[in-house]
Amino acid sequence: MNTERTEQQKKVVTRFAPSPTGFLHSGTYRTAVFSYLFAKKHGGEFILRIEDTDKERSKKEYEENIIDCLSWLNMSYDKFYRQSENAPRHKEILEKLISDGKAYISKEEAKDGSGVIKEIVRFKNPNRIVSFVDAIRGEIKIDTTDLGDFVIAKNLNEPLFHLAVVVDDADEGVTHIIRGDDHISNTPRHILLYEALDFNVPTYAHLPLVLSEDRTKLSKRKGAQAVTYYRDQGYLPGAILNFITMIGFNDGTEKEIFTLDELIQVFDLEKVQKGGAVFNPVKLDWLNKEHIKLLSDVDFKNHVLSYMSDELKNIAGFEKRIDAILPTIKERIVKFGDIRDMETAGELQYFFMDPSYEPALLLCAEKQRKGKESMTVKDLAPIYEKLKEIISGITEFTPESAKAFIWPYAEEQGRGIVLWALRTALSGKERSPDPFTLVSIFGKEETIRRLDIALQKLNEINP
RNA sequence: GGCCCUAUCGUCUAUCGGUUAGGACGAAGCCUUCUCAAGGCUUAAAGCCGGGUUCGAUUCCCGGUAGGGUCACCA
Repeated sequence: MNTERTEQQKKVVTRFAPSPTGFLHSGTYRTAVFSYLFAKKHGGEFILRIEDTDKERSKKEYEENIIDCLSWLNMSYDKFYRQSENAPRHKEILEKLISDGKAYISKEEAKDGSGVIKEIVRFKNPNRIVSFVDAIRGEIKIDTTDLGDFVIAKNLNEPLFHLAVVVDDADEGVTHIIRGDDHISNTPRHILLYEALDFNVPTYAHLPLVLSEDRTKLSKRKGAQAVTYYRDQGYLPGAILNFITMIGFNDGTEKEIFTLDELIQVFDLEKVQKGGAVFNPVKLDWLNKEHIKLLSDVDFKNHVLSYMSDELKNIAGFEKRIDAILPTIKERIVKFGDIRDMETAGELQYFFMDPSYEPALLLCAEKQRKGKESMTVKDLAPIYEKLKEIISGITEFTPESAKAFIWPYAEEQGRGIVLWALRTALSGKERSPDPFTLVSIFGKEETIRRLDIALQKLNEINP
C-alpha cells in the first residue's frame, strides 16, 4: 500500500525527443506541447532530448532550430540531453543484454547492398503478446511474434532508436511518454526492452496525428510549415500554442481562446481526442487575430514597429502619428506580417507624408452616382471648399465628432460623392479607413492642407 | 497485404443512454456611414452502414465499410 502511494506521488517527468533531421513543424512539435502541458499541469519536469544517434541525418542546424523554436514558443525545458552523449551507457546496456542472453550479435550482409558483412545486434524476441494501457486510448494488445528478433544496434557503438530511447527514458526517470500515434506499433518493442532490462515501464499516451488537408499525416512534403515560418509571418507564439492544442483537445467548455497558463490549468490527457485532426490555417488566422486583441497597447505597438521598414519609420511625421493609426492597423491585420504587405501596397505611407495619386482619382466619385453624369472639376471644387469650411469648424478630433460635423452635408450633397472626395483627398487611395477616422487622425491643419492639395490637383485637370 | 488506431456539420469540436444534437472557423445573406476592414444579426450544414443490449441509442457491444498509421542496419 505504501509503495503504491509513493508510486502515485512520484514526480511527473515528460520529454520531447525529436531527431534533429529537419525543421520543427506543426506535425512534430505538438507532442512537445502536450508533453509540456502535462508536466506543468502536474508540477513535473519537462525534458528536451535530442535524438541524434543517426549520424548521417542529424544536423547541428536542426538541433539549433528545435531549441530556437521551443524558446520562441515559451516552452522552457528543465533538462537537456543529447542522446549521442549517452553512448557509453548504451554500450554498457548492449553488453549486458548480450551477456544475459537477451540479445545477440548477428553477422549479416549490410542492407545497403555493398555486400559487406557486419556484426549487428538483435534483440531476442520472447514472442508473446504485449499489452499496455494507453492513457488516451485504453488497453492496446499487440502480438510481438511477427516483429521477429528486431535490430537494436548497428554495432556495439551505434545503438538504434529502440534501444537508445528505452535506456534514456529509464535513466532520465521519464514517467509519461507522450508521443505521436505513429509510435503505437513501436511500443511493444520498447516494453519488451524495459522488461528485459528490468526497468519500470512508463505510462504511454499516444496522441492523434496532425493531418494535412488530404487527411494524411502532416509532413514537410504535405505542406507543413516550419515553426519559423509562422514566426516570420508574425503569428504570436501564444496563438500557435493555443491552436495546436485545440486541434486534438477540448476542455469540455465552449471557451476557445486560451493563454499558455490557462492551457496548463485545463489540460487533461483524458480529454485528448483519439482521431487525427486537420490543420486548418484559416482558423489559425482567426485565432491569431484574437490573440492580437489580447496584447497590451505597448506590446502591440512594438510588434507593429518591428514589421515596418526603417524607410517608413524614418519619415519625418512618423512619430507624431503612429499612435493614432495603431487601432486602424489592429482592425486590418490578422498577423503582423500583413503590415509588410500593407506597406508594400502603399497603405501606410500616406499617414505620415503627402499622398501621391493621380488627380483623376478624385473624379472617380462619379462611380458613386450611378446613371448620372460624370463628376467634373466644376462639381468637385465647391465640395472641397465646403469641406474645408466644415472642418475648420470642428472642435474635437474624434471620428464621432468629425462625423457629426460632416454628415449633414454628406446627406445633402450625396454621401458617396462627399465622402469619396474627402477620403481620396486624405489618403490618395481607393481603399482606406473611413474619412471620419482619417480626419480624426490628421487633425484640422493637416486635413485642410490635404484638401488644398486636392484642389490644386483638380486644377491640373482640364475640364 | 499483416498488425494497429480511428470514425458527429466542409474543418476543429460539445454530448459521458433520454438534447429542437450545442459552439467555433469558414460559407451565404442582411444591417451598420462612400471604399477596405471591423462589428452585429440571420441561414444552410453532421451522428458511415448493419446487427445487437436497452423502455430508449450519436453515446455501450459485435460485424462490416472507410480513412489513417506502421511494417528499416530512420527516429
